[in-house]
Amino acid sequence: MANSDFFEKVYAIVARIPEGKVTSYGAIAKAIGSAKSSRTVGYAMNACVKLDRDLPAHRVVNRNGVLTGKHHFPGQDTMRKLLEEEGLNIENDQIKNFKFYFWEPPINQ
DNA sequence: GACTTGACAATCC
DNA sequence: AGGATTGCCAAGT
Repeated sequence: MANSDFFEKVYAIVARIPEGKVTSYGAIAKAIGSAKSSRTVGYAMNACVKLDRDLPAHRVVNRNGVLTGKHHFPGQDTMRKLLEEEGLNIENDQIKNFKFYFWEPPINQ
């Protein structure tokens, strides 16, 4: 408990997101065990940037597949660019075929 | 130390 | 169908 277990779990899952795949805050929260703490997941992402973590936060979007947090990246189009580089198609800040690219985090960890 | 905010999501009118 | 409310957890004010 040096750091909140919540954050650690979030980071552990985000770090395991395969390249070219995406997941949602809610899915991560659910995998952790607190499906309703999706807000905190987002907060963890914001914190992860400040902590200089090497997490693919750009692979985490809201449940609609919308790049809600793109504004938090260094450059408003950084998130979209990163995702496109991984083979995803973004339209109007929303991931196309989101369902197809969706990656379900490991529930038991 | 209490209140507000925040990269969300599910539920209730 | 869509706006409003609640839940959850951490950090900032």
